[in-house]
Amino acid sequence: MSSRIDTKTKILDAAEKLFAERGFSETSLRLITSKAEVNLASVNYHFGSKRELIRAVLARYLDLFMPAASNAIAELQQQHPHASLTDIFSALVSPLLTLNSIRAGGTRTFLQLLGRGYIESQGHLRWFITSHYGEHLQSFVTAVQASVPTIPRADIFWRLHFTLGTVVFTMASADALIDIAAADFDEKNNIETVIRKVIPYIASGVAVSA
Amino acid sequence: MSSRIDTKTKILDAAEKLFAERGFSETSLRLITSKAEVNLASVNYHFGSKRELIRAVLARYLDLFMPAASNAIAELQQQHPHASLTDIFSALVSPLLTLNSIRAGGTRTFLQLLGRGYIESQGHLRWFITSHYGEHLQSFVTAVQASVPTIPRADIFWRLHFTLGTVVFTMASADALIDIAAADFDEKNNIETVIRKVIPYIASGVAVSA
DNA sequence: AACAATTTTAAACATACGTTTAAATTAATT
DNA sequence: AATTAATTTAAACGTATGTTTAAAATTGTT
Repeated sequence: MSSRIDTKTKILDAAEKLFAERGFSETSLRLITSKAEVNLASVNYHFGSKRELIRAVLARYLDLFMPAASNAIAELQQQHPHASLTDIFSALVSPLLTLNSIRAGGTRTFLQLLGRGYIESQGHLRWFITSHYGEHLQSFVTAVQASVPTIPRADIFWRLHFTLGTVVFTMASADALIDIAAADFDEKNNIETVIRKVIPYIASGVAVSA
Repeated sequence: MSSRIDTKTKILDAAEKLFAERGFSETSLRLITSKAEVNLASVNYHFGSKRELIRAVLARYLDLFMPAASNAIAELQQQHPHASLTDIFSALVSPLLTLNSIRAGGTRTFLQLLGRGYIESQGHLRWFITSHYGEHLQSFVTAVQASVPTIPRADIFWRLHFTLGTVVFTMASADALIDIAAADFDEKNNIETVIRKVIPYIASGVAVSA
């Protein structure tokens, strides 16, 4: 029993790292199982197929992040009924950084996986995310709408996807960007400081009246 | 002689469409050559390898777009020395839409290719782009810096990368987003209307003082 | 027209992939 | 301890991939 969990977890741990670094289709099951030090066939035994493994990798993070994010938004709305966009985005920082304490580099891995999930695989992961976590997403969208009531909902839809792109793309290249900023501008950054830089950018973009 | 050009062009035309739609690694040479109605081996004969075909597809657009973009920025600075950020970003719209007159759907194809180029293939294409078109990119950065002189250069560095993420991610998933916006908000969008939506968002984000 | 260079073609090559199988091993149950 | 169920394993399967080959066809040159 515990060995089953061990094998499953070893596969998930190796897979999420490789998927985030290289993408889903560029990562073979043989590479995953060799890094995980398990047998090739155990992926199909435990997960059924590669596609289901991809979903399981994403679900493990989403199951942690989505409820935490929803709770953070709900608490914010209780204590601060007219929260600003910056408040709302900032409320997501703690749930995001919590992922770092679960697994080293968890925040960045999660955001990279999210980005690849939205772009690769012709949208069927997009469907998986929106259909399985639609309520959490909707509560977030509703909070955003309430904080900028004058902005049409279609505009909010577009701008939140712009925001997703900003965050996801930035996190995918965070290491390189942090190095460049250190060399060129003498800045010492980490994932959290980068997230703090993103927030005013996206809050301004979503709220712009034009 | 003309048949060589024909075959090369037929390959490039079929490849760019499929690469933009499905991504590089998800598009096989057999699919490309069957759509192009040429022999499978002609890709390796004319381009050497799949990787070089990918670069050729990107280069064909970048060689058109980058000089046009540089010229547009230079003209803007001549005629309007204190151009706003929105002016600068808007100046890129015409060079982008010109790609549509070269090939049907050229603008969308180019931006999707750019997005996939930055996200897929572990940064090889990122290096190719910045090393081959670095001067054009730098003239753009300089123009942005001149238009928001109070913003520290380090902040501009970060925010332009946020902007790159916004554009690249949005364009990579543009088709899906346009479909959703049509279904949920009864909006009829194309690549130009999406570009027009992005500009205020990124201009506001780059200029924000916080 | 004859020859040479270029291009196209069909076939094969070597490799990598996800998946399946059936036996071996381990764990759980009685 | 014996039996059953769950898991791991090595091997093979079938398919798809990018690439190469060598002959055929086409085009350019003299």
